[in-house]
Amino acid sequence: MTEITPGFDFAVSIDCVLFGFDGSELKILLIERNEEPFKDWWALPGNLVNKEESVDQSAQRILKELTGLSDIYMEQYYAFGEVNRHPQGRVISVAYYAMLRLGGEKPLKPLSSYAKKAQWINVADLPKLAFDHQHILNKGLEKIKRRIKHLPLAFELLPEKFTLTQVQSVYELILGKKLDKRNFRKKILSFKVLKELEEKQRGVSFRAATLYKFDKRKYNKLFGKEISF
Amino acid sequence: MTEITPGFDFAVSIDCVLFGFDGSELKILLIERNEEPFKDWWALPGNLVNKEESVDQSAQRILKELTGLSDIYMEQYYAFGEVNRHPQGRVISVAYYAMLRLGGEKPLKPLSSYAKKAQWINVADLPKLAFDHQHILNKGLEKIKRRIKHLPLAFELLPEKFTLTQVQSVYELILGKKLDKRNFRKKILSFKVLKELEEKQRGVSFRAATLYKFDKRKYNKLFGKEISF
DNA sequence: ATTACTTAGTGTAAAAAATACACGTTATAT
DNA sequence: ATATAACGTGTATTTTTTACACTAAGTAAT
Repeated sequence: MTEITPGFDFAVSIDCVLFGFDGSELKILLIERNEEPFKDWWALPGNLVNKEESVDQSAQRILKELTGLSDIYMEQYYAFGEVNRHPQGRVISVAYYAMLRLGGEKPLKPLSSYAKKAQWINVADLPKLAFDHQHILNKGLEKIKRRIKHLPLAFELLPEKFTLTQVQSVYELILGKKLDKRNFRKKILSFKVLKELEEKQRGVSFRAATLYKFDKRKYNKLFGKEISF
Repeated sequence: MTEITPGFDFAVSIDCVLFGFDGSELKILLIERNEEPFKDWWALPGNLVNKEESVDQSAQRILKELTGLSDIYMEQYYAFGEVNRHPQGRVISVAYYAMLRLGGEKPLKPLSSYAKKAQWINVADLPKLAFDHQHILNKGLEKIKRRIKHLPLAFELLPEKFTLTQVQSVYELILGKKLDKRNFRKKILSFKVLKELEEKQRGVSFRAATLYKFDKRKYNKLFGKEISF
């Protein structure tokens, strides 16, 4: 057994997989890199962890610097540690995901010159990505496919007030299959975590649907009980 | 925005949470440390990743060095990255778990002087652990509680041939609750991934139970279908 | 105002799965 | 022979899942 004494010569990076929903398409937040390596390539928002911050804190900072977004709760899902995943040295990347409602309000403005721009890009229509980011993204998609069956991720993608058809669209997009409308409604209402509002949808051609809100209070009370799609 | 250029000054470590089942108790594999910091403390088998190995490879190597165990498939489940989790510098730890059948065959012999010894210790009766290892272990337990509902982890804990009562014990131990015998059997047999053998249990006082094998072939065919406890 | 269009919203019957529940059987040990 | 302790089994009830199609309501165009 050869004993190589390992030193403190690794870098640790964060990569953020942000899913967004604009009412019809599932999107991912990408940046266009302004630095080598992979200058001018599209990439997940990501950068190196600083020594005086935890990886969770780092994820928040990096997301903000590269996209301008702050206070986004992200969940860690995997650490990528292949030897040659970064051309400039040994970098372990810790990946996070989050779900985000889109709708213009949140500005996308990189604060760091590290990114030329940040942009929501349709998952179904992705460019070639830097590093192993396609792989990181694929693994993120797998994770949320599993987790959306048990966790209320869908409501993080939706605006505060939403219609049941919108909820169904999110599930269909993420799971990649069509669901029966009546059965879907029966099931999602059976969890009793949606509050029906007096209000109706506005600004649509054709019949307006009833709006609902996600009731976090009631959801938290469910804890322990499994919900399942 | 202060730009600190981060250097390659992190270390990355692996910690292994190995669950073992001896027929009645759920155990964890711990080592007694022979090095500072936390010399003489109990700890999860863990050490630093070398620069020329992936984190997955590293997990295999480290497990072998500290416990003598090789060819154990481990699954990564979380990266721990608090700033002060290691007293001697900035160390990010990537945690892995595995499930293991116990039964004396596998020798526990640290090959490295880093560990004085390795030992299976009852989960219900743990000593104080080094670093944040208690936290890492707790998170590992949570993970397997969730995953055993959908993945055939139980059979990794059991000998090749096992009785249905043993399978039930494993589920009860990990889930932390009693299950109904007839319903459990009905359900687990309904997945059709257990092969009933001609053979019966031997060396027990009282009536011997029929032995079963896990049929990996059939299990792999199930893929896509969710199995669920 | 009529019409055409599009999405909203609803119920039921059948099948499948989950649950609750108790006793005769069988191998061993004395 | 008997006592022991775990083995192995079935049914009725409830709950959940699935499959399936039409009317209602609002908008837009003529």
